[in-house]
Amino acid sequence: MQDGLPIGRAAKASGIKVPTIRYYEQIGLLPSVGRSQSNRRLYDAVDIDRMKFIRHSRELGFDIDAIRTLLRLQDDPARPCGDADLIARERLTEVRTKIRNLKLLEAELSRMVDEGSHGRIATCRVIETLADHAQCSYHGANA
Amino acid sequence: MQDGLPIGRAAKASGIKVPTIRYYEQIGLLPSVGRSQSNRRLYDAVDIDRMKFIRHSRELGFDIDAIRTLLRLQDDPARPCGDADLIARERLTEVRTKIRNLKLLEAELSRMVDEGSHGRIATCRVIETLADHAQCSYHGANA
DNA sequence: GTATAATCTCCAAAGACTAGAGGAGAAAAA
DNA sequence: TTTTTCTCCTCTAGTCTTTGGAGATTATAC
Repeated sequence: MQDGLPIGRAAKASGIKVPTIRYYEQIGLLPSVGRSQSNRRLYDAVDIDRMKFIRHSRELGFDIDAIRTLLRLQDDPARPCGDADLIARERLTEVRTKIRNLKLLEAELSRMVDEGSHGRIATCRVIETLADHAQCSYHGANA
Repeated sequence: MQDGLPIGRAAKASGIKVPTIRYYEQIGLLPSVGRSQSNRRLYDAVDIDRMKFIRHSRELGFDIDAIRTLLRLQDDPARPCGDADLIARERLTEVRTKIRNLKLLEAELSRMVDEGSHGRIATCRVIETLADHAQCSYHGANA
């Protein structure tokens, strides 16, 4: 271990699993780092930071493309912040829409559960619950 | 077009793409509807509602199996004792977990967005926040 | 100095689509 | 009516983001 962490340590340090790190390298989200004499990948602190950035972004539900953009922005500190901001704002809107819809669904399900505790679930209106009120998030992004 | 929408119209009405509708039929998430004389699928309003529900549910992060159970609830709420109730309970737990996670996520995203709009990437809150998980309130699973 | 753990590459699967080939019926324009 | 342009059909195969082996090699631990 002359100069950097091998992949397992990097995985532990970043919270990204070993095969996923290799996958991210393959799709160019992580760089092809240098290898040891015995061909093991060696990661330095900057690489680990990048991994953490990616993992955190993924946890927040950004898709790979958005992360690619965010990373590019990060690499260029002179650029204005607007793009990054916009990406985050869009994500926030998505999240809020989801919360709204989930609350509707929660209300319906908990009504059913209450009825069920008295031994009689008569109706289920889950479909109506999420029926379109033109308030639904347009681009069906996930996560 | 004697009795119902053909698949393209159904796709437009529901927000699910044509091939995806066929896929859902194939995996039994949508019923095999009747056909026209020229063998086209014809969908009625109930089918469309079901599609919309599926789309919303997918957007909310439910997997196909969960949606299946939700739809079964809808189709037969008063099924043999406790069964429907159990399903409703399970889904309810899932929904509440999602809401909890999304609220944490929302908190962090809105903090990001509120704090950093003016300036360069070098001082961008969004990027900074993503880069530094340690100061983050959200340490959990997604969806 | 061997046992165990970690790494390598390559391949496959899982879940949920998505795209393309090849062909036929239907609606609109000429 | 004819021609063009859709939309639809089935079927197969590929994508995306991970995750999990298999088999071989290397590092570390006792």
